[in-house]
Amino acid sequence: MTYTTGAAEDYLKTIYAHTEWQTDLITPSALAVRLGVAPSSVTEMVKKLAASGLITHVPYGPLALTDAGRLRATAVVRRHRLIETWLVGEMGYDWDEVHDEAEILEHSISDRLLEAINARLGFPAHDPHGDPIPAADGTVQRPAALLLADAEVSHSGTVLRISDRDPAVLRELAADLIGPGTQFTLAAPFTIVLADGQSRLVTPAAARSIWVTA
Amino acid sequence: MTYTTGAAEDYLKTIYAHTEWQTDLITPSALAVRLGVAPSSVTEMVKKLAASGLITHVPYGPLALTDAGRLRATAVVRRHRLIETWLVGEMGYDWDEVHDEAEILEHSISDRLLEAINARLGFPAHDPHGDPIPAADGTVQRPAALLLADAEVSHSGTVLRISDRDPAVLRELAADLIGPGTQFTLAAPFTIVLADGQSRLVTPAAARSIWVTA
DNA sequence: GCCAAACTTTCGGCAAACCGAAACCTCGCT
DNA sequence: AGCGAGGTTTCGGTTTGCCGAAAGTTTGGC
Ligand SMILES: [Fe+2]
Ligand SMILES: [Fe+2]
Ligand SMILES: [Fe+2]
Ligand SMILES: [Fe+2]
Repeated sequence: MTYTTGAAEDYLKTIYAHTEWQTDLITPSALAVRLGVAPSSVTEMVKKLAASGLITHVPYGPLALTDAGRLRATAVVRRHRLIETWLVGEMGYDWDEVHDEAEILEHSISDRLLEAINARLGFPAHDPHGDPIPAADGTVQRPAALLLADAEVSHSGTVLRISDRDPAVLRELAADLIGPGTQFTLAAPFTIVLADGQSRLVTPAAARSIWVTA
Repeated sequence: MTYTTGAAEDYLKTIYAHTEWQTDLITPSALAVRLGVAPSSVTEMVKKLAASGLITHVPYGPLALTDAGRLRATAVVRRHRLIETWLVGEMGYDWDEVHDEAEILEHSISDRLLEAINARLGFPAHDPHGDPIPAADGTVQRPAALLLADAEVSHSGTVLRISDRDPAVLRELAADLIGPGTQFTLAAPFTIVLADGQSRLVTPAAARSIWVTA
């Protein structure tokens, strides 16, 4: 019924994350890859999550969160992002260093401590990578976004978020002073011009990590 | 070899805690009671801890930490007490509210985050209950102490620590403005006179939670 | 010195997560 | 329609940590 182990939270969070910036549903094998787990482990957990009413699943089909599952998932994402924001804002971490610590703490911090952190930070709307922090009721403020790699040449916009999956990309972009809020024009593939006229070459990996206004 | 699950940490910590303010060794059954676990579970974990060289144990005998075990235990205690100090010092918790949260976080915080917290707090030597915070090398500064319940009438001294086992006792003492550092004279059993001349009646439960200078 | 109470260990079992190998579907392509 | 590749599930097995019941050990009191 109230099935909320750390493992289950990770499955829910990952299912949620997959649909946050794209629309297709995640498959069991993709989930296995993302979680670094064998496909058979996914099958097993999927059965438990479905039995608890947190996801829907037809055999051999993809996975989808129920309303209850989405609420549970956004709660975990909320914890994760508030913790990341706190680590950068108060504890002297750089934005490429926070993900792993948050990955662990998100499962052990109490609601009370989380809200104390939230209040100290002034109720931030975004984490250091530009990801929206879900509200306690599960609501998420998410602007229309486009992967930089998919943007057309001459596209102008603002950087909305940068995936924190690859710390090397984050360090590279920090060195180039590119982050959420950076305004740019795509001059040529992988070449952006910033507001101050400086141009920057972004690596393909970075272009696949940067989401910009549509 | 490097056996460090959260469960094992709790066993080590509890074995350590038992000898921190008294000298006798803990028995398996006492450990079971403290951990809220069946005696057979203790036997099992004890075998693993002994096999890992963290405790010594002769069958049917009491338990003792090895040097390696004590180092592991003090590391956990250090985490626990720094977290408690942080929750009170920065996050708006009262001293009767921190123990349970610390009990969980002590197993998931990284060394790096712990040291960041430590630095923010100014490297405190004691937690909110007056318990000494072990150094990173396992060293503990521990003054000679005496349970208030065991002190003789007319004994004068300073409150050193108050066990955080019973939150009700902590709230009661906070209301009476008694805490680590409070100077007193034991006027009669369960009756102490404070430095300002006011006298206080402490409950038997409190007298068994308060440790004072010898 | 013996014996029963009290404590400790052994034993079989359970639940959560994980795995690999083997069986099983699906779907696209011919 | 048929077939096979690739994705999914089933199955048996592992580890960690827990349990209760039963068996074994220690020890204090008579
Ligand atoms: Fe993250
Ligand atoms: Fe993030
Ligand atoms: Fe505590
Ligand atoms: Fe404490």
